[in-house]
Amino acid sequence: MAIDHLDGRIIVLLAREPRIGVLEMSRRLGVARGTVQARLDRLQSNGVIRGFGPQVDPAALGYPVTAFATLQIRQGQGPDVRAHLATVPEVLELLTTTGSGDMLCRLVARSNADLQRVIDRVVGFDGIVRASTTIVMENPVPLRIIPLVEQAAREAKGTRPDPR
Amino acid sequence: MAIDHLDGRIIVLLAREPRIGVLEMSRRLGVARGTVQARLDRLQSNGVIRGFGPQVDPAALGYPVTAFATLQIRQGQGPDVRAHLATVPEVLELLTTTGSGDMLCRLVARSNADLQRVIDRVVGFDGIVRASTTIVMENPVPLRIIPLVEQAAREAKGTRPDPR
DNA sequence: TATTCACTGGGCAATATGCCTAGCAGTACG
DNA sequence: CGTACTGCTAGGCATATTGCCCAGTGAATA
Repeated sequence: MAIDHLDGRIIVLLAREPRIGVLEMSRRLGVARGTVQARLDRLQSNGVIRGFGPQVDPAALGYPVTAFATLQIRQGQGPDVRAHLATVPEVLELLTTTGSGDMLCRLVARSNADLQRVIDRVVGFDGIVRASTTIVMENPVPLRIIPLVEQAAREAKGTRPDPR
Repeated sequence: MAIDHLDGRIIVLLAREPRIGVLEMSRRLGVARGTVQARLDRLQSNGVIRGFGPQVDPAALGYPVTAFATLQIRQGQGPDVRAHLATVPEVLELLTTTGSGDMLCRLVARSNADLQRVIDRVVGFDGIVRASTTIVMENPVPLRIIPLVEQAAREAKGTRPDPR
């Protein structure tokens, strides 16, 4: 659950050079290959590292418009709405939230005009009472994890702060 | 920019079994190794595939609470606010948006109580006028890309729909 | 028709992997 | 105090994969 400093360095190294092998990692980190191997196995079975899936850019795929939709759901329709939204490819993520909305939905579309089509498809479902949409203009901080990993590793107890 | 059917199959295969090698992929897809290699290179230089960074679960790192903060920024303070937020490890993502808020900010924290600390740090900056926060409860559809890739590949012109 | 392009199928040396052993230090526990 | 136990190091070894090369083929294009 908690990661130590070496774990942190492994994750950061992996984030910076994803195609690196275990052997090369062990060289860079100055530890034995078996150690890196064991750490990686542990991090994965821990669930800290969920996987190494390719990070696909929707914009490069022809979907340059990103938006967030806040949905209000009719009582008890939650599960149905989830199932509905899961069938829409343009729905990249769905979260249930506190506050005035009930769900937050990350969307992409081919254009602003196409976004209308996507939203129509999203809200064209009985359980959805109301939807309000916000278009994303810029992404000054793209989804990142390294700073958090570094902080988590720094806070690890009993680990020297990167001797090399 | 546009991907064809084989590209789609490569991405999907890679998403399902990230540790798979090029050779094994070529076997599964029934094409020559060099073809897969060339497609992968092209997808990466295209920017369709940004990378293969490890997908780290913040919850497993000790940050099980996710929240979204909508920020209102004082005129002209945008760049400063961005720089400020970039220094906060708990800020996983920052987007500028249309609508009543100016920025949307994805946060994680160690607990609901800890979220207060994070928010204080986030809004403890001069350019931020107001912040409203929504806590994420569930994540029925985790960030995904496969359905979109499949749709993009399906819409590709002149490609047979997966003969095998 | 000639050219270009993507793909095939193969060959090669260099490298990495998975799996193993053995030794060693630190730590927890009886 | 002695005894596991754990995590790390260091190395060996067979197998698999990689990166890089080539020549040939078919289809689209100039």
